Amino acid sequence: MNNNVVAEGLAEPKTLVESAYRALRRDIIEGNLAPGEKLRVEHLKDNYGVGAGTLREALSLLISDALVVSQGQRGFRVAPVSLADFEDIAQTRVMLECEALRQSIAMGDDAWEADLVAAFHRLAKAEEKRIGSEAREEWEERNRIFHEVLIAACPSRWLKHFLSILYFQAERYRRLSLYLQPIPRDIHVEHEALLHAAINREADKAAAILSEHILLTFRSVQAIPAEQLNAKLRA
Amino acid sequence: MNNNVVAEGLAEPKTLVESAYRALRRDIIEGNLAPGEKLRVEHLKDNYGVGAGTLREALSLLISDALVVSQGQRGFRVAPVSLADFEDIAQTRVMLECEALRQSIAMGDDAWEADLVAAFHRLAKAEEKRIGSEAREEWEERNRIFHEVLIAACPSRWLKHFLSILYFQAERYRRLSLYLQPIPRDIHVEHEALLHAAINREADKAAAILSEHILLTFRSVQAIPAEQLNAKLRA
DNA sequence: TCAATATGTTTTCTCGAGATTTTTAAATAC
DNA sequence: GTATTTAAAAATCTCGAGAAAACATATTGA
Repeated sequence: MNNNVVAEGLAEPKTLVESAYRALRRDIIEGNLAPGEKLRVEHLKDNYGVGAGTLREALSLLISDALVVSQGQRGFRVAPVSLADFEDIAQTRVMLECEALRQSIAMGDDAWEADLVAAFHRLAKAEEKRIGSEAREEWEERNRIFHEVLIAACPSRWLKHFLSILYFQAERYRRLSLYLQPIPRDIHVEHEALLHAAINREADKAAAILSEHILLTFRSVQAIPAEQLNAKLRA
Repeated sequence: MNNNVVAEGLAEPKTLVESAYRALRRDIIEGNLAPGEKLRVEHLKDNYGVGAGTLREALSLLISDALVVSQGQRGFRVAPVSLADFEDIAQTRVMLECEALRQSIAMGDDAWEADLVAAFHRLAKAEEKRIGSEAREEWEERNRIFHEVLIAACPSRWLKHFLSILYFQAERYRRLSLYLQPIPRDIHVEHEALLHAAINREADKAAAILSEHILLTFRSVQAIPAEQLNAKLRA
């Protein structure tokens, strides 16, 4: 159970393995390395500026996150994607994240509320200037942290661990289909409603909003015509 | 999302990395490598008969299962244990495994029922001759498979993936406290009740039994006097 | 034309040695 | 006697080359 992801964002990587791990993870989530693509060690080690053994180790770590799959004696591949898989991710996330949110609302203290308001504010600021890839990265980061702080007061380390895996998985799908969203939605309003329900300790309401919030993301991808989606997935 | 564990039991490892991975996992779960113990690559590579890089890779894979933790530039350690952690594992497992069981009961077909009866029968056979470490290993294997088959008809791959991680974690705690069980229980009866409730499609009843089944294991460990437990954990 | 075999190429897997960093221990200063 | 500094020792991290396996291509036979 490795990463407090909030902290990870700040701490610099101390080994080449970790640098390569992060760079690879970023490239997979952003889609620069396409789903199902073969990851040839001899080729990649030059791109990432590390030795073969180091790169293999980074790839092994990515198996934890289910972003890379390996098959004995046949090397590594980027984890494949499918609509069925994304549906599974969304449903499992709804189940775990709603439960974690309920616990967090039940246990959260004043400091938690303050963190939550702060995280929401930073997210809202990033939402204003949503143009350019740099601003986009900033929004992604702050969105992740907002969701993380929401459940931060949940005492179960395992729930939070599994949720951090699922979050990155979902982010990958979301990015793959980003500029194709056919379902109009105001994410800012959704986040705001979530914030207020949480602060007011309305657990049922908060869970319902969060559930819809997650499922809407899946339906957005589901609504994309198959051909368009496949083209994007292969790019 | 790597392992169909049922299949893994049969398939031979095709690489040295995988051999070392399995040997290490076994030694950690069985307690031959104590919780918190430092895992020195230079020392272990001889024990497991592989090179340093190969062993590092195997250790990286074990991070997926949260059986090993690493800290940049400070090497690998066996994941530490605590009563609080085991409680978290048990509670999270109850939540996920009951849901998976409900789905499995709702979706399971005749073939699933047949697999379940067969798995129970093999487990019962192993329960009879429960003396000797070899028979014990057999029972452990068949117990794991019984639990796996119970939820096999659940369609969520992610739920099953997380549960397989939690199962190994729980097994480790269970073994650490094996010969100290102060709470008397008839595990055979518990399994039998679980089997019948599942076959009869009584989801609520099955979930209740499973929940008790898992929590009893935690309470067994919890009831062990602290000094005795600590001595065992350090061994 | 198709299947099966044989050959050559690519890629993965594996190892041991060298460069950094951490840890341990001793020595010095206060 | 305690704390800081210095030096030696140990361990981690990293790399590139060699062995084994998988893959692609060409050849042979029906």
